Amino acid sequence: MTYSPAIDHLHDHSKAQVAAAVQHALSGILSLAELPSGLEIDKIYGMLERPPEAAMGDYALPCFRIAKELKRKPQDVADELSKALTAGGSPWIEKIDTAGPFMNIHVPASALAQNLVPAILDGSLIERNKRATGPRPKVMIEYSQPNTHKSFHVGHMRNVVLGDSLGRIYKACGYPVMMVNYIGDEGAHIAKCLWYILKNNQKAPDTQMGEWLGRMYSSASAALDAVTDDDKIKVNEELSQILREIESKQGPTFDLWKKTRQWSINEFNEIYAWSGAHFDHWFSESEVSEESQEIVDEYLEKGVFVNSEGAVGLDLKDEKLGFVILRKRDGNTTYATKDLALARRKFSQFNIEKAIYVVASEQNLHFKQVFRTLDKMGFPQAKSCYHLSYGMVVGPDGKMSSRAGNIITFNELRERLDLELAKYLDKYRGDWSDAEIKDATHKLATGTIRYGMVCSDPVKDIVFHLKDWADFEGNTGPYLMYAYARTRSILRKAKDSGLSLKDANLALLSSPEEKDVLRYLNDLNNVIIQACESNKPSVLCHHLFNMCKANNRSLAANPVLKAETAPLRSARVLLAEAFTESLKYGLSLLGIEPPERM
RNA sequence: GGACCGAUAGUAUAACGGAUAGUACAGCAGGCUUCGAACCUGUUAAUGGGGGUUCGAUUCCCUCUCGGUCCGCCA
Repeated sequence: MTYSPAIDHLHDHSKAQVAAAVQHALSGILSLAELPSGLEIDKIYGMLERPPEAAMGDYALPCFRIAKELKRKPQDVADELSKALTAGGSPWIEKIDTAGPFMNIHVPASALAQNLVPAILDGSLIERNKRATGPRPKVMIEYSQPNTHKSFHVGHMRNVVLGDSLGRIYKACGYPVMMVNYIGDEGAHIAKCLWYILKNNQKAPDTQMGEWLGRMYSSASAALDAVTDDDKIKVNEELSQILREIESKQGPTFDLWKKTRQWSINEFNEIYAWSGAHFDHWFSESEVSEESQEIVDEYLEKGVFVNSEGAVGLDLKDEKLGFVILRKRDGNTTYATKDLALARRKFSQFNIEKAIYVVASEQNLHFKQVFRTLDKMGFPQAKSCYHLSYGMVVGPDGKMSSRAGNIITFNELRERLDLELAKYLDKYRGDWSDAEIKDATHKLATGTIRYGMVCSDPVKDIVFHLKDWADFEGNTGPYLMYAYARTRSILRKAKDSGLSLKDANLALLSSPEEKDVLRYLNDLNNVIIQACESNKPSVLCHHLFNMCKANNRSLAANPVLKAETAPLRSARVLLAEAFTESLKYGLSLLGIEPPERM
């Protein structure tokens, strides 16, 4: 048996073919018209896994569950099924080794190559993921959420890169996605920053005003820490006065707020442009502020919220979530209240069915409270809210904080990256145009920082170590980009020599190294789905890295342009092209664009 | 005091409950008159302690230890 329409929805074509053959063999040994439940094609497909080592086979079927279903010994099932499968004569089954209860199935490299390489080159493989079956709710990914008037540092980059990559991955899996920002443009930190500027009559520079504001904020924090107890009441009154003046929406302080707020936004935009992140819409705290007051009134009246100790909130102590303050004693709403107002907008104004919040793990409790509150308020979408929590980016000397000022700012990061990468690209000066060197530097810089930021599991803290991330060896962005550039170079030579690829015989791609590459190319679609379902771009990073290792090994063992025969040479050129196309696509989902040469 | 998260070689990372715990950096030993050695090959080295569930546990449950984060008027 070969292709059957019943397996069209399974993304891994070769695995689906093997699953179909297994099912056929099973029905044969059972002599049944219908298989018992639990042995449908999808279930068998799900049972097939990769053996621990490539040499052992392409797919392994652990026979424990089937044996349980049939009430027989796993080894016996493996042996008998193996015989039936061999007799079945599927072109997708090369041979079968049984190892106790495991049935290891070898797929012929030729079948893999002939099906896979053309599907990659004409783009149809990528499309398989996009036209996936199943519900595709409208997704909103909220990320970055920087505070204005504070420094934007490397810690914030992790969020940008994580959120942006996740959006690209969701789109690749066929979801309608909306990317949004939510800036913190009101509250105590603004008052502190402006207070310091006004108090000390500070003058802004002509460039990099956003970064200057960050320094003003740090100075303000230091100055406020030094305030004596006697002066505290007076200073607090000054800060409150600034907040009131901003709230009044007129006067010199309000104008200063508006002007400085825009400086921060301009800085953010530069950063997003540099990193390749984009937003479909920007929200701000100041715009949902009034709405958050209305929400408190509305749900206080409905009896959902309660008065307590002069404040208004929601008691979630029974659920070990404490008491959520929604309106403070002074009458102002809190961060949580604004998140409620924002969520309501997401649901009603933008018809969002699944809301993802990319926010650091410090906010774990906050989002549990917000989602639970939305639920109590009666929003059914509350159940589809997801907080993608991620660990801190710590410097070699511990946590970075804009309060303390021990941070690496964005501009500093960019300079250090350029410096680090210059030692690799400077040798091309004079040889390449300055524009190409500049372009390659930018691609390498963003690729380096992006890969470093997302290659480990979001839940883990990461230590920011630029030298390691910019290394060309190991699991780094530059290594992957080099693997691309290197293979592209071979393809350029093939093209320049005017090779006709019409004589290519893909069935000749049968070396172990080439088969290994084919397997990684074959698995890419499933890995993208897995990255999407687990909300972990890191899954994709690991796969792409291993794919590059496999390709480098293959290039070392199997010469492309110096292949023994013309049909083999052409086949290897096509494989190399399939590799570069797949890698380029995979990297694009991480927001990384590799240079054509480096 | 309470809640949540984490702990895998010197360092960094991986493993739908499945086979001999995979990989990288560093280390050690090798391979270039190269389709790009920014590469490849070989090698040393790890599941924090103790229980439990299971045919089978790095994975699930309990407990202890260590580390991090958060916990009613910051955002």
